[in-house]
Amino acid sequence: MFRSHTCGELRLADAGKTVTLAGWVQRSRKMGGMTFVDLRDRYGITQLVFNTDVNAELCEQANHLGREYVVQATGTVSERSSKNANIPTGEIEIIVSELKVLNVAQTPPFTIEDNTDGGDDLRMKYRYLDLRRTAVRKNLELRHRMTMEVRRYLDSKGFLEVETPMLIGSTPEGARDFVVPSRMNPGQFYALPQSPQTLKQLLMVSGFDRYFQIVKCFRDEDLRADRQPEFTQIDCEMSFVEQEDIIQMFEGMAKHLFKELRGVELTEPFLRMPWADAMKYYGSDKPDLRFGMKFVELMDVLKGYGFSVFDNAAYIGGICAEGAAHYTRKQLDHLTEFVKRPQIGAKGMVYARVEADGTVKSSVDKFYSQDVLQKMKEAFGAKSGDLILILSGDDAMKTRKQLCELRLEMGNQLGLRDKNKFACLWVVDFPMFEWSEEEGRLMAMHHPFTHPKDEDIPLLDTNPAAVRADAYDMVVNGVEVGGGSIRIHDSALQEKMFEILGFTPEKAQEQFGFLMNAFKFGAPPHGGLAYGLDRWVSLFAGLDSIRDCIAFPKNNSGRDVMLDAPGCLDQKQLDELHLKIDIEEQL
RNA sequence: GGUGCGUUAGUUCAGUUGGUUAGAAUACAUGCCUGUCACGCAUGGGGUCACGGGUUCGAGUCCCGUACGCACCGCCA
Repeated sequence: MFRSHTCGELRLADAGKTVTLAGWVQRSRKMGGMTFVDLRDRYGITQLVFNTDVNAELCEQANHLGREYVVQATGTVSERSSKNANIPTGEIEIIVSELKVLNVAQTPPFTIEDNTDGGDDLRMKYRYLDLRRTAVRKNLELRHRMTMEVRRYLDSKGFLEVETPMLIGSTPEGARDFVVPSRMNPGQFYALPQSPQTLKQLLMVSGFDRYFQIVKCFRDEDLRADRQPEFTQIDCEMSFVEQEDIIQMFEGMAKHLFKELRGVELTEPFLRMPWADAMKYYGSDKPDLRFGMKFVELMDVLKGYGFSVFDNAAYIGGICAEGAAHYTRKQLDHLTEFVKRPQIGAKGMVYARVEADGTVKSSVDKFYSQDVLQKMKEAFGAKSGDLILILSGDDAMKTRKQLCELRLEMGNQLGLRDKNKFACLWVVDFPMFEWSEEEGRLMAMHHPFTHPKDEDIPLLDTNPAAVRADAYDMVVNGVEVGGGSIRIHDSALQEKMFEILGFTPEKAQEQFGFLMNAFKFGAPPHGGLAYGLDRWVSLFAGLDSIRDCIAFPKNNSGRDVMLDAPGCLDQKQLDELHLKIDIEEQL
């Protein structure tokens, strides 16, 4: 027997017991005749005590334990003479009678502590050491609890977990695929799924009317703090449902997760916001509704008074930051610089303070009378002490996106984006298509299997850009945590969709023939949703990056710095796969 | 593909106007210390200032390029 207890479970009530613990040496403190060793495992820390008066040889042995040595200690649980209220085992210690070093350890390159001295890069290179730290371990524990709760909820609703293949065919529409060469089919490639989308639809054709899978998805696109090339989806699909059924089911799941994992009871139905409103009032399809500052359009109020910037603008809009009139000239200049950064691209910013007496003092006073400024104040519903910030531009959508950045920045500066506060909503009625400059054609905004809104189907022939879809995203605190749609289950409509997307009938048949054929054999109406597991965990754990809840994540360049992957293949492997490398140098 | 910031001791960082032997904290090693728990005290070892080029009498410091890291834009059906 290696151990009788873990390092986190002994309490004062256990005093007098003889126990054996095993774990890693967190730290040791030599006090002359006494030595204290903090022994750590994933359950906690227990203090071991050695005393020269009791056993000089053992104490000498303890003095030579290095950090992260793996040791086994047997001894008696004893009440401490000076207790440590900071740890659960702080009332007891182990008076050690036997000590065995199970393995020695090199000094780790960074300290294995909550506030480690290690930088991100180093921690990723030695991720197996980083994972010993409580902070990172807790994130993986939360992740585990979340998948358990997801399975519990969906199982209780009759969902069946079905695995779908990782080696499938490439579909150039959408994100770039990771591809895998096939040795047995020379010159041919599998692709890793961007999502099990078509496979779960086929499962609906098969009659598995409630399916789910907690599944890895792969997208060969550039990374971000919230985007990894492989990530995990909670992928779900249902048959014989309308949009409302799916929203109810998965809003229920979201509430279940909030309750079980955060102790947050959400009783009200989540807000629903049409995509067009989200764009108009927040400049984003994933607005952060933890705070207000809804956009107000001012074209009618501020045009025609000789201020050429506004007179010539197609769009003038602003936000009202409650109680921010104390902003100094310097702070406002910083905000102006912020919106003028190339990544945001505004030309300038107009501001106005509502003074204590109710008058409005703006940066464009010479163009506007107090009467007009009061009308503007009313448009915002602003009151004394508020600060109004206004952007304008030729392109309404572009200006709204700039205003969105400004709004989020103000939310940050005013401390309105509290990580312990949650604002959930459904964004609904997404457009079916968006125009791609790069491709010179319409692209599916969600994906090509999305069902258009019934009332918009006639527009497919006349004005496809105006067609809305039965597609919905769940947004929490400005993060898209999931999304889905009602799918097309009619092969003729699916063919039409591919036609609008610029597929020739032959190409559509070649790439998605299996799906359209399946639809001819009795496909039920169906739809579904996928939640991003990594993002949910990050949201609940208050993390800045999904990397922190992934055991072995990739870095910004898509590399695993611990495994040093990806790497080159040797010539034998390349030959076997009939691959030739077409670059000058290989390192 | 692009923008910004960064790269100095094992680690996290400081390093002034370009000027003598590149510092701190921490970690590590050794010694002292019998109730510590971020123990304390003392001593010590530890540097290709990312790499390549340039400017200069002289470069950690200024310039150019490259590599790597982080954040972001594009991209992510």
